[in-house]
Amino acid sequence: MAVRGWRRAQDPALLVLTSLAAGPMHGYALIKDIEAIAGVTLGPGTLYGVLSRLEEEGFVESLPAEDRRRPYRITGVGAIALRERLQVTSTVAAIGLRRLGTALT
Amino acid sequence: MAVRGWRRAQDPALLVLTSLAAGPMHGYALIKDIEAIAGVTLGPGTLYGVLSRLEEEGFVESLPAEDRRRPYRITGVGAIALRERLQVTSTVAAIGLRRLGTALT
DNA sequence: CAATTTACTACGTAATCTGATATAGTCGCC
DNA sequence: GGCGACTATATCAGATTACGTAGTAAATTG
Repeated sequence: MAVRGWRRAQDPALLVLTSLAAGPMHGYALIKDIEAIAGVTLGPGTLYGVLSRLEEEGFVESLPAEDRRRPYRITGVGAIALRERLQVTSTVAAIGLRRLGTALT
Repeated sequence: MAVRGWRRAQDPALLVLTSLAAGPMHGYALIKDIEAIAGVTLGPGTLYGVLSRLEEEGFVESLPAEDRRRPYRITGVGAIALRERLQVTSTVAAIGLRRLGTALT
């Protein structure tokens, strides 16, 4: 499922938000979930960089740390932005696959 | 259709390749096509940067310029990479929209 | 108690994105 | 015939982002 040939993984911010759409999660759980849904493994540098940027933008908020885990939750604004983005993304993917002449896969 | 709240347009390389999946196109036509399918307008800096990187990687090739237009075509390798990426992308989008509790839109 | 897994922080670098700027041809139009 | 708008490409600097590595430390497993 891994994506080869691309120098960089696709848009980690989108993956993180998509992951958080399932419910609050801490960093390590995000990494595992993203591995499962997208087949890419984000390093800690990528992940926590993305998380703090998303927090600045108000798309996610961090919850009080329980133990040594720092869970994050998607905000209302984040959910709206995510939905918009995913709809565009999904449209683009559908157009691209049609253009490539792909039967339903 | 424009995506608000995101600092950057999503993955211009993916948009360019998706666009070229419709057939050879020159830069300006790409900008217009991407506007139509994704609602984002790539500036010339973004576009030509992406094109030269994609050419380096062998995902697109430039065709002999007719008049002052320089058309680009997606290569076989590029098409394979694009399909792989779009499949992952489309899976992620489907999962995300389901998690957000979206009825078919 | 040693090794592994979990969990995060901090830092540096390389790649990428974006806007600004430049050049130039074409088209309509007043 | 000069003007602005649109077509079309190109390049550069600056800021942002992605990603790896190294480090720390607690919990779990054997």
